[in-house]
Amino acid sequence: MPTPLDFERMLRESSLRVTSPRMAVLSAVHEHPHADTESIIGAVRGSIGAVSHQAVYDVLKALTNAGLVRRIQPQGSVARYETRVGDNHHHVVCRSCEAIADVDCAIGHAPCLTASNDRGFTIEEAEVVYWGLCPDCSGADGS
Amino acid sequence: MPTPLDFERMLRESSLRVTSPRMAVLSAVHEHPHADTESIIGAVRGSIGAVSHQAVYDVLKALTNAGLVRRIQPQGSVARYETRVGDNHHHVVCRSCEAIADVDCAIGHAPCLTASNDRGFTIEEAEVVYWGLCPDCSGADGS
DNA sequence: CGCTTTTCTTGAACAAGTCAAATGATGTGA
DNA sequence: TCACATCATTTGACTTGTTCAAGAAAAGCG
Repeated sequence: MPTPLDFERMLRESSLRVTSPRMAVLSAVHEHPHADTESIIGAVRGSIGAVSHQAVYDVLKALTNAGLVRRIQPQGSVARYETRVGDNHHHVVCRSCEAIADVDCAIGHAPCLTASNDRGFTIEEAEVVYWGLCPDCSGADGS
Repeated sequence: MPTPLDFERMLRESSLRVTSPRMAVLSAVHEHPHADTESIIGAVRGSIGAVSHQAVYDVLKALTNAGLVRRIQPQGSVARYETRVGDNHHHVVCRSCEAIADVDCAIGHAPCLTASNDRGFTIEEAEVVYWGLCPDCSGADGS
């Protein structure tokens, strides 16, 4: 678990000013991987008090641009954020309860897959989303 | 290119009533693969006159549930629809102009990929989105 | 042809996210 | 240490894509 000093260093290294909303957002995304914006707003407000939703949106955008967090958004879901960046991992999403878990990429670097026919496109990255049922829903529903 | 009779048969086989908005939507999605809802509404209005946007949303939902069309929605894009269903193909999206092209799946049936560690999830399908630059943007931008 | 059910229209409502202007805090250089 | 320029945050309205609800219209069936 990174310390506040780690967060501060991460911000400074990205030429971002160190403010309490940013520290709180960074911390919240670390603690709640794959959380949606509303949850993050809630967590941030719980830790440092009143913050406008706009500030959180803005901070998340700034952190995303800086590469400190990654934005993911499976179909039918609102935007979610995670701090695992740099490694090329993927996600498995539960069709029943919307739970999201990380799945490591076998290759490790992007693009981890090569298209059979790239139609002339220059492919930079392959994003993989596995759809299925999480252990809980699988047991309750798939019986 | 399917004929109106084909569309009619497809609707009947799915126990859907045959109406002009449905025929027009099905035809529009066939003619404009990966079109967003607004484009589809425009195409439908061009072919059969005034239709409420609500009807198109409703028809698209009905067709999606029936499995006649597939809804795709890459990050940062609005909902798009295509009629290639049944085969397990993927998409390549241009980061610059949002163009979408089909990419055939090497395996052909879902799930075409196996996760390295499924975290206990029951995986039914792997959805792959390739991100890159289309030939046009690649030439104009990548010089 | 008439009835039942599904579908379309109309109009409003909703949620997520964005824009813009003014206020406030941060870091920097003297 | 202080002042200043710059960047961040607040506030509040707004846009966009999509959905809800109720009544009118059409499709299919006997």
